[in-house]
Amino acid sequence: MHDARPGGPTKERILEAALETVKREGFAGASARAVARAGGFNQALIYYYFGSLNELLLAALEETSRRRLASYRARMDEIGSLEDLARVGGELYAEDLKEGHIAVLTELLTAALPNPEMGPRIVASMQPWVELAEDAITRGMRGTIGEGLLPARTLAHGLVAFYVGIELLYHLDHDETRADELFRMFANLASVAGPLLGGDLSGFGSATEGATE
Amino acid sequence: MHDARPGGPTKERILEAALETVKREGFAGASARAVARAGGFNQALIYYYFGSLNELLLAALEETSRRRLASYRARMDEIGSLEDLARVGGELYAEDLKEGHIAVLTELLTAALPNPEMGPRIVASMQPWVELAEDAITRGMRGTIGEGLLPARTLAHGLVAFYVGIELLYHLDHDETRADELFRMFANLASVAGPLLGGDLSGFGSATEGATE
Amino acid sequence: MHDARPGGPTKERILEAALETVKREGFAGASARAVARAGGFNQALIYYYFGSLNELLLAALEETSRRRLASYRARMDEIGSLEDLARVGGELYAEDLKEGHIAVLTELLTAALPNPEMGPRIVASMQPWVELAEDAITRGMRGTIGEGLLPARTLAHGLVAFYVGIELLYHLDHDETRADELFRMFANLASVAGPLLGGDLSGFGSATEGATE
Amino acid sequence: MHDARPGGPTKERILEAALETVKREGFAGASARAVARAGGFNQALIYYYFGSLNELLLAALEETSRRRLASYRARMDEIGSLEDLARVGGELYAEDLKEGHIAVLTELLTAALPNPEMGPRIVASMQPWVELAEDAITRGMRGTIGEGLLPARTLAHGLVAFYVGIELLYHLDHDETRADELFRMFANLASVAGPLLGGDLSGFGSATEGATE
DNA sequence: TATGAATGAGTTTTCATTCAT
DNA sequence: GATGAATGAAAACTCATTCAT
Repeated sequence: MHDARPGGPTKERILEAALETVKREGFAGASARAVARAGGFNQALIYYYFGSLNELLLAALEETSRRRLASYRARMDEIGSLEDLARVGGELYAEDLKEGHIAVLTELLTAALPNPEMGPRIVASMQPWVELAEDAITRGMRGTIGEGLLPARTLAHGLVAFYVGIELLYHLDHDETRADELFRMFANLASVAGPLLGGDLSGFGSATEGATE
Repeated sequence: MHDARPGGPTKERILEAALETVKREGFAGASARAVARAGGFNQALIYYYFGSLNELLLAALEETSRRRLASYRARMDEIGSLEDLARVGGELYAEDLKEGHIAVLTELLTAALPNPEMGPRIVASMQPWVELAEDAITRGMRGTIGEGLLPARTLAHGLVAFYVGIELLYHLDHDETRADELFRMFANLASVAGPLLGGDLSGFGSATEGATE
Repeated sequence: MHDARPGGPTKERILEAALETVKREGFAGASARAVARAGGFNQALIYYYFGSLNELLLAALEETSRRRLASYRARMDEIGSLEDLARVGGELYAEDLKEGHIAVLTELLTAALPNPEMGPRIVASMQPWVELAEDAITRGMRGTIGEGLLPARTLAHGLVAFYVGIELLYHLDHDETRADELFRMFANLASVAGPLLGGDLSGFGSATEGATE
Repeated sequence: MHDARPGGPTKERILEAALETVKREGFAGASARAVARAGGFNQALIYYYFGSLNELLLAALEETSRRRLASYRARMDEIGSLEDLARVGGELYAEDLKEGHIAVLTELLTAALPNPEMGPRIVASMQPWVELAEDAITRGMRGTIGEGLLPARTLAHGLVAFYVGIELLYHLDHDETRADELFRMFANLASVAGPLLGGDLSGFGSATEGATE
């Protein structure tokens, strides 16, 4: 079987199959055999192209991350207030969920816990997300009293953690209503707090002393 | 091994060994053999007492959960304001981290993702945590404008998710400073927002319409 | 299959099967699968009893070595002259050959060359052979001028090396006649030189100066 | 890789890489991939030029053998006595060792044991060595009583076997001192026995009756 | 000539689990 | 209650080899 099958050059087919398998079976189920079966190719090809299964899985994470980042960045310009932040955040979350991107992320993330060599690699691949979140938060806080007072980078870490956490928890029983509730609550909160925080609250002082040192 | 070793009856020794092993080697490393080695007993005992390895691991999760809940409950009465909530939350997180309870929780949680039968069991074992968080939030919001307006249960879900998320993320590279920063930021935020929110803000309307339906 | 099959307790059956397989297929052919097939047991038993395939193969070497040493020691008393030494040496070699002991030894020996952790272990298992050879040589030289002049330990090393070498070479084409010729030549040489060397040759001086320093 | 790299036409580069790899990694490590990596060419070239990996390895043995034979033959004229024989033998051994020729020989030799089709080929490639040894022995014994009485061909077989044996054994623990000791002992022995054996010992009779029939 | 891609069969090892005692 | 023995299935990975270009 030396001809390219539908789906493009082999390396991409392998990546695709890995993504598929992680989504469907989880990291633990993404054995070389399972990935090869999903993609209809020989196990050994994984090693030919990626050297090891871990390397393939990492590449798959980077690939899915890359794709999603594009969608996210495309919507950054919409964010001009806390309400926008909450709304766009919720919509992107819903989109991620449907397409399984967060599932892959979470799977790889959790798989990396006991694996000392994967950990740093995965953290590195999360970096763009933290930066994006920081950008989004900065935009959302622009003109509010939070601007300059709350450290956007720290909030970004918290936001990413929160995303990962809800994904992890609320997929265990396949009940998305709670994540929904959370995002709607934030939206409502933002619609209330946003205008309020726009006013002059200079008496506040910094809410971050100690957090940024 | 016919005599009871120090540490009590066998079933507890097995539980203890399982906990130890998950903490040290992670879920993936918690094979029947590894647990048996850690506890100095025969592999087959696991099946005699727990039926399967999964069942033992689940029982271990419940056990560690039970123990931690006690510590948490003991500190509920301290919470009377948002500041208290932030402070106590941070302290308990630090404690959990040190003793490895969160590690076990996260390990089991993540391991459950691909395992369709473990998922609901684990979610169920998280229920007491959500309730505790709800209690804590209710206490923390008492007397603020959030009381009655923000749904404590939904916030509790968010809080638990957030806990799990930061544990997951910031242990990957063994860098706890970011979790630290987050908790300190919240503490500062609470010390600023708390008093402010105590005032009369009845014009707000409900921030949760839509979230509770 | 929990009952003991004919052939005794399992550990010995595994050892026996390993020996058999190395003899028949060589070290490279002695895969876990092949050994298990030869013995009619499950591959995993090898790991249950020996931890690793290498460990089993090493144990097999020690076992065959142990057995042969017994036969060799039993014949040491026959050696009282160089003729005896040559004769007994040749006879034992023939016996070894027939029973495949040398084959196993050589196989393991050669397999150890590229394997840095097996090397020293195998060398250690050869030690008794060197000692035995030294004993034999000492006996054979007793009363000749070689006694005290030629270092028995060095000669023993040479003798063992020689044994291994002829085994290695003359089994490649399954032609034993040359080994035969060699042993007969030594026997004849000894029958001629033995009596001669028994006489007074004190004018010789030491043949070993430089070799023993 | 379309251009010829330094080192000549491809076939020789492959041979060189094979030699290198066997020296460094042993026969078991000399996979097609390893050889190709060592030489910086494509695996498939091995099959293009040599048909199979075995065939390449055999060719490599013949090549190294050919090169060494030249060095050996160049020193044959030095041998006029038993002392010369011992001395030159020791020197050439040391040289072989340093350049890794014996390592390759031994590796291939041992690898051939279980391989029924390689065996005879390797034995054949050893033939020139036996002949050379025979020549050396004949020269060394010239004028001694051994001449005509001891079968040079049989001794040559023994000598080659001995060479191989010491290489095999004393490289396992990377201790060359024992091989050294042996060669020095022979040198000393020859310096003593040589002159003695030069005298008239016609009363000896043949030491080889039985060995040559 | 030379290559990148591809494959099927193989490797060692570990797993959860069962069972007779 | 408890144990040592045993097993089938699966894991990750490597191999020699082939083939279209």
